[in-house]
Amino acid sequence: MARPSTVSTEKILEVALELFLERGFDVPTAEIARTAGISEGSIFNRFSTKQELFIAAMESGSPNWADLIPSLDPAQSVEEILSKIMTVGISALEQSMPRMMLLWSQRKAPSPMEIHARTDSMPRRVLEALTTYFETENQRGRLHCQRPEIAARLIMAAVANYVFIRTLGIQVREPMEVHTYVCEVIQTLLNGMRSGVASAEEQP
Amino acid sequence: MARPSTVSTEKILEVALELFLERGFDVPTAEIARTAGISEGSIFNRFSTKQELFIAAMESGSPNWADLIPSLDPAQSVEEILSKIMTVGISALEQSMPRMMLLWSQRKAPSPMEIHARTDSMPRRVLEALTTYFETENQRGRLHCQRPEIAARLIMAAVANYVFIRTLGIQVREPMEVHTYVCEVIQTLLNGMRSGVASAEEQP
Amino acid sequence: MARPSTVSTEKILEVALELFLERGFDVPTAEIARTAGISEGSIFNRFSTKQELFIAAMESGSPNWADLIPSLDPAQSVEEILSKIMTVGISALEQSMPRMMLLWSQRKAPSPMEIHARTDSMPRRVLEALTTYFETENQRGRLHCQRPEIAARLIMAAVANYVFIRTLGIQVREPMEVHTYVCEVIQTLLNGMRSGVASAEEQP
Amino acid sequence: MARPSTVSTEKILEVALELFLERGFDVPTAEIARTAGISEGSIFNRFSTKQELFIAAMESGSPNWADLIPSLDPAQSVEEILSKIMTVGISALEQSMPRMMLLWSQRKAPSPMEIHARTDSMPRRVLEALTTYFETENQRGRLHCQRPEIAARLIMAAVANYVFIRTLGIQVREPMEVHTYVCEVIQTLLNGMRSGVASAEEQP
DNA sequence: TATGAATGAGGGTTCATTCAT
DNA sequence: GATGAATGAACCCTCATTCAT
Repeated sequence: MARPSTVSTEKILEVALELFLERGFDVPTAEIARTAGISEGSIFNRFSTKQELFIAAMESGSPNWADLIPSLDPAQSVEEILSKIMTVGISALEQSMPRMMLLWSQRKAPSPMEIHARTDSMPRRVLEALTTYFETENQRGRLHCQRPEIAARLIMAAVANYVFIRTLGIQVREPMEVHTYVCEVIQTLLNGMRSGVASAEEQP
Repeated sequence: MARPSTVSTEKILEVALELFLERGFDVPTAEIARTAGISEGSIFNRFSTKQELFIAAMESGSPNWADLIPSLDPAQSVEEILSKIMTVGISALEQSMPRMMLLWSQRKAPSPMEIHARTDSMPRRVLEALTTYFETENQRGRLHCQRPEIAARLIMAAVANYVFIRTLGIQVREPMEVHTYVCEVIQTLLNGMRSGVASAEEQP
Repeated sequence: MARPSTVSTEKILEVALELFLERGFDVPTAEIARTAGISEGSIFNRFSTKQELFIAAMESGSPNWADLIPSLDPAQSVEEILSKIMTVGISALEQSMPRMMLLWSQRKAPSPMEIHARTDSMPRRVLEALTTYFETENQRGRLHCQRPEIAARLIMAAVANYVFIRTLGIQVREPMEVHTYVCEVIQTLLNGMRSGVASAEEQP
Repeated sequence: MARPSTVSTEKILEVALELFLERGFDVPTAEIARTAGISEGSIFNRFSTKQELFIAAMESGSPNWADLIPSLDPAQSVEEILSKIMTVGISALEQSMPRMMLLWSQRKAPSPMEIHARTDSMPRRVLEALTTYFETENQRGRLHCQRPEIAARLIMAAVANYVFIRTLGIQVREPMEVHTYVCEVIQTLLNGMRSGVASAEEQP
């Protein structure tokens, strides 16, 4: 009966993820081991390669955006539902976007295509869920989207761009709170740019 | 009076940019030198550090998206103008997004904040130009955007997301041509999701 | 539990010391490693820097001059005692003077002041011991030194100068044996230049 | 008629000497050139090698201790003459000792033996002059040195050791002023350690 | 299975020296 | 003669990976 690992693999991944996100791929394995409280050798007993550890860390514990969407209460207004979707999406992407960018920048790693091409990749599942949602709203008559997948992509784009801007640290005109951004985007998407209709909550 | 330079700095940057984009920061300086046709020492005569070379390469010859916007013919329809803006934006971002991501992933480099915080950074100038454009359309009465900067961000988001998806190699439902994507996005943004109005070209 | 060290740190220091003394600081670490029979990397596992190795080597196994002095048999004549002190001092300094000079010439190393300022540095301890010795002889009435520390410095100076001349390879009138030099110096110091008293062994 | 050098060779040596003394042999030739206000190439037009420049710099403008000795007024007291000799010696050595040590530590340079073996080397000429001086005093009956060259070496030793201690930054019991040191040493040397005679100036 | 010393390939960087102008 | 760009040989150091205990 072998002595159990002193440190769980999850703990290692957690530590590795944090260090990789903070300092990039170039963190020495020695430091990861030291921080996790195990020896360098033990890392290579569980991951045969640093690359393997890196990828496992990048994929570990990714928050789930896609699963939220079908679970929302259809009784809520479109605005409420979309607002929920975007807010959760922003916080989910805030964690996974740095990972995607790191993975991509590591060309030695298996091409990101291979990773994201998997049918269960997060962005794909999100797009599926969003498209389905808009189709449903079309059927319910609450929306009349010409092309549901374009609507889905616009929502995703708005979410991703917000995070992208923040991740890269790009300065825009004025910093905008998540809530404000979300509301304004929804109004614009729902009413279009031609309408000039005031925001829903501002309407009498 | 001294021996003339045999290889221009531009040539070096060009070679470096290509190699960095292809293989990431880890390309040996020796290989960059060899490819450029000079000795490794000569590289360090011009760039005191590999980081310096890297950043210079990332910033070299960035295509200019922002300058296009004010130069467009205002006689064209809103659809035509936005289509032009997005199309050019997509091709410009296709070049600069990998650079941004590489820069970001190199934490040793001066924080990307410092780079993008500069008031003349590309994303910032684009947002300025787009916002101004929507303000103008509002004044001309061709659009009624609640908040011009939100419209601007949505356009930028749609462009960036298209490139982002492609750069990362994420598979969506079905690949979509640039032209199709642009047209559909514009229709949706102009008319809103509530309208269900047919695309312009589909209208009788 | 881990793989045991194959080469002791002492062995490394010994090899490094020899090479440094022979060829100066510029011996490649690769050569030191090869000579010691280990890989270059192993050197840097024990000394984080070449400087660190250098200093450790310079300080390793320094022969102890100071400790000899209090241990001498007080029954011996002053001449015998001083002769012993100087002879041992010369052989001790012959080893440490090159090290001091090398250390000094390496300005990157922690300033020699920091090293020699330590209260336990060899020259300092020697001066202490010598001064105490002369004070004792004063009390016993065998000597009447005006200022014991001046006597101490003169002994030290005579020793150091002999070694200095030899280390630098300076040619003097005629080479002089250690024994002769020591005896003559002692006679001169004891009797002074005014006396003209013949050397002890020449006295009837 | 060739264009005259814009910077004299003396100026180059002066600059090089200062930099070498401050930072050791490892100062880049590029920096020496820059500091001297000429191009790097010009240095190699005058000195075919860095070693050559180094040696030339180390030997340039050495102050002359030896020539002082025969020129002293014989009417002065022995104490006055010796005091003068030592004081000048200390200030002369303070400049040349660092150079000797640097030269020695550069093993690539022609062995210091070759340099100091030359019959006109400074230490040798000083020893000659001092020995001659003591012989003269013996003949005049003012001193009765057993062996004049031992007396000479003791004076030289006392001077060298004072500078040595200071150059290396060694901390002794208490810092001692040059004047005090010189006077005390002379008294001890003249009267010997057995005498206990008070210093000359303290005698009634 | 955990450990950590050993390894060795490789990379960035420096710098004396050369040489075309 | 003066210049300074080019050169290329080294060198220090890092770090993933191996392996004896």
